[in-house]
Amino acid sequence: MKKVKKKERLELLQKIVDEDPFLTDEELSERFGVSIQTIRLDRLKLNIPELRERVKHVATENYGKVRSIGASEIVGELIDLELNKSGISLLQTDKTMAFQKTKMVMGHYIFAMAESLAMAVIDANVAITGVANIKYRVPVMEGQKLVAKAEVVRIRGSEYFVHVKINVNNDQVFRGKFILVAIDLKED
Amino acid sequence: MKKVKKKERLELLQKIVDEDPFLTDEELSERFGVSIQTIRLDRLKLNIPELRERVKHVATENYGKVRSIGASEIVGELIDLELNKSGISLLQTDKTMAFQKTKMVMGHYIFAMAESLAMAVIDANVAITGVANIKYRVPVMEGQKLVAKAEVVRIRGSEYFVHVKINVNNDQVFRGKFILVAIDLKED
DNA sequence: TTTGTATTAGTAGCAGGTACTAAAAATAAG
DNA sequence: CTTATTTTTAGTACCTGCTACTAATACAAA
Repeated sequence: MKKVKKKERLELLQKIVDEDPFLTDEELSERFGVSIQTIRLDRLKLNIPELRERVKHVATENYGKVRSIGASEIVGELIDLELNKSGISLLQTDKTMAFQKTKMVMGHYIFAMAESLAMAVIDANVAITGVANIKYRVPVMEGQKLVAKAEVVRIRGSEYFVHVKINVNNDQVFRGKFILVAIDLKED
Repeated sequence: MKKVKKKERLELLQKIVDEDPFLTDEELSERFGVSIQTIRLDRLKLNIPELRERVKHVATENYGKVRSIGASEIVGELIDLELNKSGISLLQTDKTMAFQKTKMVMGHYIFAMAESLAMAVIDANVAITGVANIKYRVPVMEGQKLVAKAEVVRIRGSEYFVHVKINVNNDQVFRGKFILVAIDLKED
């Protein structure tokens, strides 16, 4: 509908497709008031793949991403583990984990990292029943690399007490004590 | 390749497609050692849409989902809010939030719900600096609906103390006290 | 007017299907 | 063993959203 010259159109096209990857060439051509062929040429020039490829890309990408704070059982990369004793994990933060305005990493990512490491060091099916003394000492900014260290400080029957500390460049940004309880899974 | 009867094949097909939505009918037919037509009939019977629809579904679903525990600023649905006083949010849990083995909802979802509600009730740019007295009293099972209630109990300068309780059917499953600090954003 | 770029039109072919018809094969029932 | 019924294959026409290619047309500056 709008009459814009090629250059503007190319920029706009890139932006529109980035924002909404679910548009067909036909819909795009209507949006720009040009022919389908022109849109195809534009995509070619901009190296924008066809709709189906774009959709597939979004699907596969998020398929992995949801698992990374969703279905995955450990947030971060486990780099050292001594069962029932200690463990270390790494997490590279990025903009998807941060508030857009403040660029600060959302607390629940840090918490998830700590919690999942605490559960990983215990050699059993466990449930978290209590957490104490959590302190976020410095806000974590997007892009910073987190190092979490967990230590099992006490085991009392089926109860485990785990301390987790998270650092950025040797500065502690988080600490917390987790109480975990081993559970049976007989009814399965 | 395997010779299984129809009924088994239907169950297996459902499971395989659920696990990996990116398989064409042709690939599926090879996997089962039957013709493409048979796979089509099976999909019809099971109401499984075609590959492209499945991929699109994954793409659009996760397009939203990543925002819901990723970029979104509130986990759950905010249903009531009195700024600097109180707030209520709802979260319908599902299998993607739970451990596969135990069907228990992962703690960081519960924590994320509480934390984001705590931040939402404060009318400022805030950072969490401390959390205390967290108790998970009963494990939450997938499918249960969580109701979070937050209450601002004290404001001291730029510090806010917020209590959050989460219930399932009037049974408390979580409680925690959050300490938040308002921050300036001059350098933006 | 010529030259060049931008745009549009049109065709063949592809992947991964739907929707339909029909035949062949396997299984169950009499 | 022979029907009857179910299950599986085969085959065709058509669909969407393209790619890849050729050719014609519009617009603009030299």
